[in-house]
Amino acid sequence: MTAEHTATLDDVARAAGVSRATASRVVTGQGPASQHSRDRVTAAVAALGYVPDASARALVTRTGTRLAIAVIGHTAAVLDDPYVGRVLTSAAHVAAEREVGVSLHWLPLHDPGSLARLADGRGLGGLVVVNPTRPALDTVPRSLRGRVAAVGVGTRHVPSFDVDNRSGTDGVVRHLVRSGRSRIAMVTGPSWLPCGDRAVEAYRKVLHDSGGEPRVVPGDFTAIRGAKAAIEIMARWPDTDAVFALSDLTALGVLDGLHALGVRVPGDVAVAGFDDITFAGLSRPGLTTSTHPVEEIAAAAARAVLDRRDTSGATFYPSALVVRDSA
Amino acid sequence: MTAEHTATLDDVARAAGVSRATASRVVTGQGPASQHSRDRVTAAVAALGYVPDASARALVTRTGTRLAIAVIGHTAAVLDDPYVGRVLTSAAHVAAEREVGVSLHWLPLHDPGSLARLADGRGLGGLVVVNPTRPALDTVPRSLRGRVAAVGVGTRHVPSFDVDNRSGTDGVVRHLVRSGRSRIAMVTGPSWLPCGDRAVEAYRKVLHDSGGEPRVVPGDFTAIRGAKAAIEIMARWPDTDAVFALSDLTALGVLDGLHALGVRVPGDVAVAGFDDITFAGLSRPGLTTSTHPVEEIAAAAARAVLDRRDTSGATFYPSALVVRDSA
DNA sequence: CTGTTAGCGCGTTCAA
DNA sequence: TTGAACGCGCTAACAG
Repeated sequence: MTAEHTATLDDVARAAGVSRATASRVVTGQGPASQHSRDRVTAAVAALGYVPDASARALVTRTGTRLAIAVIGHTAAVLDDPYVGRVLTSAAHVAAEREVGVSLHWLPLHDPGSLARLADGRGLGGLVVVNPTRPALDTVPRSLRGRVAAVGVGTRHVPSFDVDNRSGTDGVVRHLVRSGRSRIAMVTGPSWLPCGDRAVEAYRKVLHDSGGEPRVVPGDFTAIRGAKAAIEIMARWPDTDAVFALSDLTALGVLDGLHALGVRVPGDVAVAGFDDITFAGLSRPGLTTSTHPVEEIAAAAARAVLDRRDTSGATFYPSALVVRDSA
Repeated sequence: MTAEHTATLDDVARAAGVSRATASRVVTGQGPASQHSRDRVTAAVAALGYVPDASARALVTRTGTRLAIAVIGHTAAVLDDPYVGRVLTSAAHVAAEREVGVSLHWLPLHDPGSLARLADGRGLGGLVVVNPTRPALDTVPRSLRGRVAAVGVGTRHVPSFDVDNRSGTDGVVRHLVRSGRSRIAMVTGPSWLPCGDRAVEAYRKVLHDSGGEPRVVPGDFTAIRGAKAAIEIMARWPDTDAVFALSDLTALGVLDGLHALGVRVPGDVAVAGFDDITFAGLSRPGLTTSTHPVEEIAAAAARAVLDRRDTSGATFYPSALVVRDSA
């Protein structure tokens, strides 16, 4: 009770009347232990408020004390995306509860070795890959199995935590159709990013069902690209009456591009985004978009890795339409 | 050269022909060492690409392997501020180079014990306090001396890394005056935040010099507050022709509030912000603001803590006017 | 100025 | 099922 000095495993063992080895087995959950000692140890842990020392544990298990967040992209600029900021913030929060830290890394898209190098580095407790490609995930070494999660697509060995792009897109595009739009263009994400595929499919399906023609333009999640895409779209299909961008940042760029063209929003063209970033509510007109529990997704991925949960397979999180002024 | 397994201090010592203790002294920079062995060890470090194992070091120095970023504020919502995201991102990057992670913490403004509790926790390699108050900084235990830095005001024991609010404000307000505005209102930061004081002083000085009357309204760095502040300002001083907000988010809120009032920007009222967040260039009209090297500041603070540099005193970073459409 | 010795807190053999 | 002993990589104390 006289906490004073943070309790060590020795203290727990002594209080429980067992050896340190036994206490260790109970605490880690690895190895055998009788029900009796199990009870005594857990009681002692609770009484002393014991928390394993992450450094000591890492030293012996060669397992590291930090959670790496790796973002795949063309340039290091991907790290500046507000989406990454939200993921990082949330993961850092989860990590803090377990006395571990997070670090942030950029993985060049065309450098297949970078993930393996990162994974080989010491001090790595776990790895969360943001916007991965499947080939990239296949390069994570076996030694990291069970300590990797993806925010985006996963593989058989890497559990995935992602937003339900399909139903999210469906909701937005249907909203556009409902409000009388029929010539709807879409600005996608980067072509190499597999998790955008389901969104494009959903978009095509809604358009097909409502008798519209797909008008797809590639994007890269940046605002600059959105402005350019808007100009391309209006040049190629001048009768376009709505633009859906798979990223709010891009949608804001579309707003900019249309404004430069003298096109009124939503009067002439409706614009919708995807993500519901903070600024979506602050633009003029306010951006209609779909909101995602990004923080929740990131937290789940971080927990899966940190707690070594066997969460294989994919977990999808719902995306909900947010109607503002732009569509 | 056969790197294969990451180099250990033993490897370095062997390669340099000295004992491990000597190698340790050179690497850490603590304790005496002859020039000769110093050279040989540094050469060996470079040749082997040696990076100290953070866990092992932390275990013996009882110093932890993570860098905590603590943000002081009224509610946990301060963690969502994009400014915090930028600080965290940059710090995480610096930390990654040293194989340590960062964690993110909210320090309730009116809970004086929270900083001490955080600092007492194990596993803490260093602490960067964002937007601190001096009384709060005085609660960091002595044991952390030399491993704490502030992004904002500092104290005698805590080095400070901050933007030069004074000259930044001076630049923005002078720009407003130059462009013909004279009835300039200011929305400040939270009243408890000392680093805003210099900005208010600078604002008052410019107004005094140019024969204007100060019109100061308290803010809290949020957009919502900005919208309300705009309405308050126009009600109290209807002839106001410019508003300067000490935060871009707030300035964007001001834009919103003025728009709701039917006031044209910059026609009737000019609006300027502070920070130059990503969205400053995406709002309509584009926000005139002052840009800060937030990433650089955060990186310097993180490095000071991680490298145990004796950077006492305050380091100020320049703030530069960015003229867009709103002023 | 240098090398030797002794742990830091923990997981993991190996015998019992 | 348990406990004793060992070592992870490193810094700190002490002798030389």
